[in-house]
Amino acid sequence: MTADPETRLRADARRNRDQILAAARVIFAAQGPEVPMEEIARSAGVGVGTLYRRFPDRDALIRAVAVDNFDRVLRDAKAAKDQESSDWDALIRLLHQSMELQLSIQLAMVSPRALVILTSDPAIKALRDELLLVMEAFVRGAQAEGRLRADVATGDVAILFATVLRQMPGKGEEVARMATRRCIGIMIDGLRAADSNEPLPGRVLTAADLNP
Amino acid sequence: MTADPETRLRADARRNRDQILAAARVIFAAQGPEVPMEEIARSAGVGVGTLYRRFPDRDALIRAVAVDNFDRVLRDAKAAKDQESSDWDALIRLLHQSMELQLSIQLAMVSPRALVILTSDPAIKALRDELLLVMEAFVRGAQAEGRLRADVATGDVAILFATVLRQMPGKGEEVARMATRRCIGIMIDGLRAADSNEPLPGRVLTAADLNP
Amino acid sequence: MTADPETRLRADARRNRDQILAAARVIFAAQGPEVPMEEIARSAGVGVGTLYRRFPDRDALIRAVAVDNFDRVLRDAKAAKDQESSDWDALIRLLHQSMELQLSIQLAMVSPRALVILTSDPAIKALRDELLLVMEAFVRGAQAEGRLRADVATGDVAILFATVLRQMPGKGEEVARMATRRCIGIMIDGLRAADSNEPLPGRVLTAADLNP
Amino acid sequence: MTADPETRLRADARRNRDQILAAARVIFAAQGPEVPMEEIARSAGVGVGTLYRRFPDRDALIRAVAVDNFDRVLRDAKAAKDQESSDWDALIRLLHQSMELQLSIQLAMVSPRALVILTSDPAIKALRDELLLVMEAFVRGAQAEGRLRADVATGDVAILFATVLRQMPGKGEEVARMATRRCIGIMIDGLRAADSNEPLPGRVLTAADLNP
DNA sequence: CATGAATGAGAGTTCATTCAT
DNA sequence: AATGAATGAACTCTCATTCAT
Repeated sequence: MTADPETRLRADARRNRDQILAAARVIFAAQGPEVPMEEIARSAGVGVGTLYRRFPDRDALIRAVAVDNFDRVLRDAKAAKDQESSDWDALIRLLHQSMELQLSIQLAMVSPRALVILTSDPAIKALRDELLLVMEAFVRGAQAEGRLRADVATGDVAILFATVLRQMPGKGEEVARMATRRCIGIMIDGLRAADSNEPLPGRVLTAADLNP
Repeated sequence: MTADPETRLRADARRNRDQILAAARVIFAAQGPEVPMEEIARSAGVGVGTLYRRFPDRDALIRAVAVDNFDRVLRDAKAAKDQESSDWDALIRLLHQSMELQLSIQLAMVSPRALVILTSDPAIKALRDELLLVMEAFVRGAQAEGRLRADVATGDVAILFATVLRQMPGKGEEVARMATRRCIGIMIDGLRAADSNEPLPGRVLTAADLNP
Repeated sequence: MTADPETRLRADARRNRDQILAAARVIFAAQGPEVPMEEIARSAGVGVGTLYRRFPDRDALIRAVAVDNFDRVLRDAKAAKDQESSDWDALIRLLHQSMELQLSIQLAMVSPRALVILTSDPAIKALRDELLLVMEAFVRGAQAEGRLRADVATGDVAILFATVLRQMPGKGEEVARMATRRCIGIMIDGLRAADSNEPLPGRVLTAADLNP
Repeated sequence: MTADPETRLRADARRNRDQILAAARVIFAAQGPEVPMEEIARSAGVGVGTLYRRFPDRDALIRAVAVDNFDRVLRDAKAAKDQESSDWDALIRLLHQSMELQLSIQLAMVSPRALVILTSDPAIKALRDELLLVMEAFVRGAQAEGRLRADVATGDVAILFATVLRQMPGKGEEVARMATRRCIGIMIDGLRAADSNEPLPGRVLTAADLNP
């Protein structure tokens, strides 16, 4: 009754795998996905060989980090749905709360290379689609509640989301954190249904527009 | 009484320099600042030797591209100031109009490496400070006009600006372009002084907060 | 009064040893002696650890395969001696019959590395010397019978033997097999005492010339 | 009016290319085609980078050595045809004379890897086919002359040729050289039309049988 | 001056061998 | 005793930079 292959790993192997993933998450977030494999290994406290035994090449590692991240975000999204009383509130909570979870995947997406890797992986595509479905529900619901402006769709929100969550490199830790929170705040005010809003240019962007 | 060094270049050398810069701008925008020097040279139609004669190393090239870009943005900012009737309008125009000019420098900034290079160059720092001064005037003026929300400062606006102008990699050309315009639209509505706005978290970010 | 170490092995250990040897023989024959140890282990159905417990390093494994092979050839040579009515016939039979037995050792000898290993191992040297002695008897006898040309000695025959038994890589299985048999046939006709033979160049090569 | 790309190389580049090829020929012959690239470069008196600039990877180098070798053999074959008075003599001369030229290509062919590389290269295939054509003429002619046994065809001769020219690794330089010459001598006697010959087993092997 | 060849340090990856489970 | 995980040295290949032509 053993499920996914990860379960079959010996205890120590499992631990190493997790350490590598954690190290990669942090390092990718800080320096992008092109850092020397050796550095990731060292920071995970293992030899390169071990890293390569777990992840046959850099692409595999990037994919694994991405999957891990999508999992987390998805968990958050479901929690938001369950615990918030309105779709608008769930959307906002997701934006605010996922900030840190998203951090590394956002950075991973900054590299053209990573982009190619991720978009060509069916497992990741599936996770992404699942997330988009959840968001779509939030968007529709929040619009029905009259709180989200009507001239946007899931694609718009997702892009805004992705854009803002992309951390500014450099700057002190504290300023960076605050800047992100404030940007999100401004953006939320921009998303709010309000008489003062100008009509947006072009056409509504849907989830389908996010596919390459 | 020799003018700046660029002026002293022979016509063909000058042409080479410009071609290299143009090629680098395009390639940096498309693939980030880590592309092989040889590729840049080839795309500029010169040999690597020539590239290195003009720019002693990669950092020098990145700096030159950045300077070139800041120049353009600054020119735009001044035009906006001269031609628009209010500071709010100038700010909005700058946001919309600089979109394309900013494109390459934004991408250059995506690389942690480029960041370090740029922030440590006094010439670029000077250009950046000059730009911030202009923006500061816009921000103050627009708040005085009652059009820009009062709980933001130049730092907030600059960061938002930088965040949104960072292009989404992948996606079709058309969607990318539209997405950016719509994000800017939403952001502008978020920046607008309005009763519906929630107070922003943390403290106001000033131009000073942008220094590392 | 313990017999040789192999006898002391537990039944399962013994089985493992044999499987490894068999697998190595096949793989060395097919791909040369540089294949990853892991691949040999896998093909033998054991873990690498087990392989290394039995054979401390690659050289030991190569040596063991070689010993195993010399044993077989020697057995064949003795059978030929016992069962054939003349030395010439015994020699020919050995050439024809050993073809397949020799196959893997010949391939093993293709690698300069294997060569060094084998020639420096006293046990293998002993087996080889024993084989050369048997061949020497065949050669002398066949010459006394007037069937083997007189201007060759054991060294010549052994080298010819080794040369021809070295399988052509590539080619279909069937062609390869036939090519070897036909080459052997031509060689045998060349070895035959005949008036049409040209005198061979240089000097006769003896068994002693085979030592490095 | 510049012909092949090699002609376009700058004088120094050309010299380096030749040195690399010469070094590779010697080293491949002595140690097989798996030696570290660095060793080849060192032995050619250049840096690895230079080696890689000329030959993008090991396969390309192996191919180049093979082409170079086929060229030489082909030249020899044509000279033999022009200068010898009979096809039988031309064949024998080719066997004897090409001994050294063939040396490295034969060794290159010993590695399964090299085999794959070479057989998949159309340029090399063309050279090989050309050589086979020349040999076919020799074989037919020598049979018409009544000097070459009638029960062989080009495939048989080529394989014999290739087999014997494959140098024995190890052994002293002098013994190796002599052994090869004597093996060739024996083989030639085996090829000679003679009443004492036994009929060969199987069927005649033609040039077509040499294709994989 | 422009060019592109040469160099060599460094990154990615593999694999022999050791060792914890 | 068997297994397969971990290690790190060795090797391949790339590319920034220098230098001969």
